[in-house]
Amino acid sequence: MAKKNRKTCDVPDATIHRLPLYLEKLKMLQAIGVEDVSSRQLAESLDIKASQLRHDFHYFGGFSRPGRPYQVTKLVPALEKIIGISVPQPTAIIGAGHLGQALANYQNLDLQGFPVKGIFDTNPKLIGLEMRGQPVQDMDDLEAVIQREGIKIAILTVPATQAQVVADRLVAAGVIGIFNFAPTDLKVPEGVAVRNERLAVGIMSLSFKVKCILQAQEGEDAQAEEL
Amino acid sequence: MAKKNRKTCDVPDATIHRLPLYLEKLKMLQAIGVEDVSSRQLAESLDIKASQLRHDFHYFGGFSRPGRPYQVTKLVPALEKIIGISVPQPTAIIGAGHLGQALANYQNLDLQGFPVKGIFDTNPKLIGLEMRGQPVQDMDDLEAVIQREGIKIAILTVPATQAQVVADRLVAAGVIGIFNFAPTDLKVPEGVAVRNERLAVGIMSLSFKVKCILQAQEGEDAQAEEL
DNA sequence: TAGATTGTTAATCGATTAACAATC
DNA sequence: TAGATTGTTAATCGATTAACAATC
Repeated sequence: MAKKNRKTCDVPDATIHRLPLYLEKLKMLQAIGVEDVSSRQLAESLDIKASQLRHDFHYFGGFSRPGRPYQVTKLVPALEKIIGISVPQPTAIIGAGHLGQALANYQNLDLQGFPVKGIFDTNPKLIGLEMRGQPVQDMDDLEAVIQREGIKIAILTVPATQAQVVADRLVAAGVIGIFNFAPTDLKVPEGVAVRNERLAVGIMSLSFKVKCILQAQEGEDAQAEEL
Repeated sequence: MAKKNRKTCDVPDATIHRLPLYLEKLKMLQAIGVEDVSSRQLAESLDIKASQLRHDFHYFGGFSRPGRPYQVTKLVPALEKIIGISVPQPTAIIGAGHLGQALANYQNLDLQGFPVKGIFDTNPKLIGLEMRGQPVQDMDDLEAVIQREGIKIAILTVPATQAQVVADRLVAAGVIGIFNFAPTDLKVPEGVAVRNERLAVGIMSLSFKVKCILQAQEGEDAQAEEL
């Protein structure tokens, strides 16, 4: 049994990150009534190789049979099960500043299987404020709500200075997945997953590429002048 | 000349994504007055291998000499130059909804070399609203401001339905780097860099790992019961 | 000198891509 | 049957890690 579990979880990160993209595209196909899709078609629309897609699916197996294309209506729930959203995952947002509000109001979060079941802040001016029907609650109630709602996933949008303290409370209350938007690294025990969303990394790597594009253009211009 | 440019730009994405992390850590060291740092120390604090750090630096070269550790005060500006933020990069935010406001109010953006020089929206209720001293401007003024301020990098926080149209306008106005928060793929011409920030990918890959952790725990429990 | 360090190349590891038998 | 498709393994490619000479 333990072996079988390992099988579906011992998957490269690169593959895991593509699963949501597969699901998104398949849902779009489903919405417009497409029934069958081949690995070639699906891969092409995602700008990847068909063999990569089949290789990814092979980690889980049994999506189709040799010779037959994938059935959209079978693949969607299969991927949802693999990702862990067959059943909606109640989610908490900690920190109701601008970013927390942006995420709380982000409708797709619900639609994609992560209903927000608690929004928390320490600021009395924010407590009570409603977002998509949810009032911002006092941080004092954090543990009670997490346990009552069975929340396993939390989105952390507090200032960097408070991130570790809040993370510790989340873990103690039973959260095992933290989506961290604070620009700081979190120390968590084994058996807790953290995903850091670093705005700075994104914009700086973009800046690097912009600089390279500009340099390339200058190079071309210089060459043109030489002629 | 063209060859030399290629040299500093033909760098793996994995390395590019680590540059901001190196810079961030080095700035922290600088702030507390540390003068020298070895690849081993720096790598350890970032939880990577020292050889990887040296290998990354080797793409650019000349940060130290064999036998001598890195000098923090030299490395910081060197990395800033490589990333392209020796000179502040004026940045625009398109879409002043919650997410746009969150980013506009995010002080670190300025501090890290990306001063916001324009915030835009079509909503009359938002136009004129001030964020960190910047008023939200009408989308009609987009092109004029981009050209006047020499903006090359834009952050896109508009609804998915409008993302492509706005991206086209940005590119036409001279933007060559788009940080896209809209959950949709953008088509841009050669010579324009796009970085997609997909909330859904982040939370779903987290969900996958949470599911695996839960399964592993169940597995352990089952085993414990068997004994 | 002895110990520590970098720059640089070689070895290892892992992810992507290609190939193809089995199947429809 | 012929053409298209998947599942699966092998080949290729690229990134990480180790090793070590040169240097301080």
